[in-house]
Amino acid sequence: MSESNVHELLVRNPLFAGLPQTALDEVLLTSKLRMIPAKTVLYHQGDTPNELIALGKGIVKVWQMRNGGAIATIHVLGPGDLVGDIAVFRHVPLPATATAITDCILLSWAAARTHELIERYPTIGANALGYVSRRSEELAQRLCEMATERVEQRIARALLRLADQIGLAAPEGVEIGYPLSRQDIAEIVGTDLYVVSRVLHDWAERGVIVTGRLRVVLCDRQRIEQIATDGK
Amino acid sequence: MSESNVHELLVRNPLFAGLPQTALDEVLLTSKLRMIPAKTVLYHQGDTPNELIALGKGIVKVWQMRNGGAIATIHVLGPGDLVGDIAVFRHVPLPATATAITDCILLSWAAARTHELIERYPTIGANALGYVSRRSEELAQRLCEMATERVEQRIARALLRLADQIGLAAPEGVEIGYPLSRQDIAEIVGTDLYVVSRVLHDWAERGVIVTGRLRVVLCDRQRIEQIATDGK
DNA sequence: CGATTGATTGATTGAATTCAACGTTCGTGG
DNA sequence: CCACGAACGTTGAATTCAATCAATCAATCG
Repeated sequence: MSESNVHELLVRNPLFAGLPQTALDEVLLTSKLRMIPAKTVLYHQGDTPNELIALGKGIVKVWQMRNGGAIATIHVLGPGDLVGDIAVFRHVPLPATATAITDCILLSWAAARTHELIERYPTIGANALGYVSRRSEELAQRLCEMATERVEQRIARALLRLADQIGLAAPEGVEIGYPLSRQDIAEIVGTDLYVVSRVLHDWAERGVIVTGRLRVVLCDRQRIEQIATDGK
Repeated sequence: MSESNVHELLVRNPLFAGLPQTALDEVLLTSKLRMIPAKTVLYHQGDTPNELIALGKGIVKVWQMRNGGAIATIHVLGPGDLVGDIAVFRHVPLPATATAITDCILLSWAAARTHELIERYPTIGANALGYVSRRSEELAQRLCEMATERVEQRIARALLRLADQIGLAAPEGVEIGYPLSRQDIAEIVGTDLYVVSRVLHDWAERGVIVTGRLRVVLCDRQRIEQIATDGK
């Protein structure tokens, strides 16, 4: 990957918005670039956070293995997102495991370097605050949904979020841009693959979505939004 | 309230840790102090955030009224916590409503002033980043619990969190330090008051807690922790 | 072409919600 | 000071939604 492309990734990252060129250069100099194949584990739950990672390309899943063996997916991250940010900012062990879903391009900075950069360039700190705040609000929103809504409704919301975040234009509508199984969806909304299978099958019959192996395409977005908000 | 007591509230707030005296003085000068009675609404969901509030004393509940009329409690905040922080930092409308549960003492800064302070004193920005990160991690944790655990388990976790945060020493054990109904607990863990009633009654019979009208005292913390983690 | 992974579908079970009724505590105003 | 209403709490029964179990089918990949 060429120097200019790396630079491209950098300026696109919300963390570095509004930075002067000199600062960007310094940020770039202290960064580490790497590419990893799908299924690579970026870090494990409990690890000490030694770097802040900015996702340049690809999809990363952040998840927890729970006591009874169940898995809960906390985040599905795409290009521009930060990985391990909370733990780096808090100086505490990583609360979850991060796995690459697709091949990824990562930019990273050592934890100590991250704090130095924030100190030297308050703009980065302000951007980080905005970014963490945005994710925090999303978590609060999902918590409320989990507390008050039925499974079908939560599946609708999950698919809408994924579509907005990493959706691709497809002939039939908007396609989720990575291989997504029933199990994956179940781990996002807090249910099991059987319920997801039944719901998707039902929607497919009614023409709301098109679905195949590891694939979901939203056709009738209106309808899905209605299910997400009304639950009907 | 005397000048020195206000100063006391300020230095205790995690947002202003590590600030030099001159900075603290400026922060103090631009702050507004007010006391509000229980049941006061600090702001409504959808309002424009015009101030950052630091809770000096009292309990504030942050909640959302959901579509079907159900209520979801997002946060129960105590002394030292920030209220409306996310919306101020993000420059977006307040995503939830904040209500004083007890009489409260508040310190606040106009939103614009808040941003100025962060800009002038990067330490405040760093503290804010740490604070928001901590809350974000707690939300992620609760999301996972909501996705994978049973109601009884979630009630146990909720009570443990409340005890740690605003618990008071009582003869029988640790008492939740504000009037807490079955309905309140239900809105925190995402269930209804009937289930909560049955669970608490069961625990009381087994001597794990003592409970009365608007009152919960944790007696056997070990046991509750076991229920929280094992679910058994 | 077998083996593996993902998806479907029916049957069963169980947890939690909902509905209904009643008991208790507390505050307030007659 | 008592009576009453309002808010809180309990409890049983019925119902529903979702989790679990089991079996089969389909697609993908070495």
